[in-house]
Amino acid sequence: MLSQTAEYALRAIVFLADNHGEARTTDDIAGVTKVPVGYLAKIMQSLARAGVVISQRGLHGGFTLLRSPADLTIYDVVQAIDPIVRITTCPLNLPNHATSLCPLHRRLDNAMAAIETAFRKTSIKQLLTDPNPSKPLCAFPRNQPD
Amino acid sequence: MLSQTAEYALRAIVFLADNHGEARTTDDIAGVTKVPVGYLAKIMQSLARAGVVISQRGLHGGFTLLRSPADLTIYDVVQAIDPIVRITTCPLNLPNHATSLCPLHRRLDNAMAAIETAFRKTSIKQLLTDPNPSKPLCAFPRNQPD
DNA sequence: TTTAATAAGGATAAACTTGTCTATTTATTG
DNA sequence: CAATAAATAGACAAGTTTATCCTTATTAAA
Repeated sequence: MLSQTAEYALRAIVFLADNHGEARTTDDIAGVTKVPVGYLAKIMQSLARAGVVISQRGLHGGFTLLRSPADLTIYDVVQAIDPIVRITTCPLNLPNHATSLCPLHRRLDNAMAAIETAFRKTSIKQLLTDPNPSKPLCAFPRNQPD
Repeated sequence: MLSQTAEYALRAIVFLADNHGEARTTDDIAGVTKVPVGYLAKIMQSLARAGVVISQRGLHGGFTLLRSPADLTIYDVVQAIDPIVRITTCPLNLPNHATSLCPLHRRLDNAMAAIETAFRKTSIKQLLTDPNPSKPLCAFPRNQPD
C-alpha cells in the first residue's frame, strides 16, 4: 500500500534521526538504508522542499532533520512524499452522497483514517527508543557498527 | 492507497450483489458504477479468474456473484484485484531482523494488518443493509431508480 | 442456420513510478 | 584562486497502471 518511495524516505529519516544533528550525505544514507543512491537523491530533494530536512551543499554538507525526532511523525514523512488521500466526497459524484458517504466509501475512508491516526501517533523518536531488540536499519542489536 | 482498479472492482461487486443472482452485462455495470466500460471488461475478467464472479457469454449473459453477498467481504474483492501485501520479512534483508521486524516495519505492517482486519470484517451484504441513508451506487435514497 | 448479444483476448498508448546517468551549481578547504 | 566535495537539475528509460479499440469466440433466440 505504501509506495516504495515512501518506504525509502522513512528509512532515510530514521537514519538521520539516529545521527543527532550531524549532516549526512546521500551516499552515506544510501549505503545504510540500501536505497538506490541516484533515486535517493531525488527523494531527499523532495524531503527538503517539503521542509522535513535541510540540505547543505559542499564539503561536509549533506542533509539534517529540520525538526527533532520527537516532533516528527511517520505521518509527516509519508505526507511529504506520497500523501494519504482521504475520501471526502463521493467518488461517483452522486449528488445525494455529497453530505454523507455511502457505506462502501465510508468504510474505505475509515480504513484510511485508521492508518492516518496510527502514523500520526508514532514519532520517529519512538522508533529509535522502542524496546524491540531489532533496531531500525541496524544489522546488529543495540546499534553496534557493521 | 487503494488502487483505482480495486475501487472499480468494489463498485462492480456491490452492484452485482444488489441484483440478486441476475446476470449483468459489462455495459450495465459500467453505466451504474461509472467505470470506463472497456477497462471494466478487463476487471471483470480478473474477478472471474479469481473466482469472485462467474461469466456467461452470449444473449442474456453477463456476470453474477459466485458467493452470496453475506459470504463475500471487501477483503476478498481487494485481494482478487490488488492484494494487500503484508510485511513479513525485513525489507532490507538484515539478517538479525529475520525473526522480528524492526520498530519501523513492525508499525508499517501493523497498519496493513488493521486494514486487512477491517476489510475482512465487512461483508458486501453489510454495505447494502447499512442504515446509512446514502445507498451504495444509488443517486437517490432507498434504491429508487435514477 | 443465421443473427444478435455478449464475454474474451490482444494491440496500442498515455501517465505515473522507479530508477540511472551526466552536467551544473554551491560550498569548503588548502 | 584552485581543487574537491557535495547537492541540484535535467534527460532518459524500463515497468506498471489505467485506460481504448478492435477482433474473435461463445451463446441464445428467431
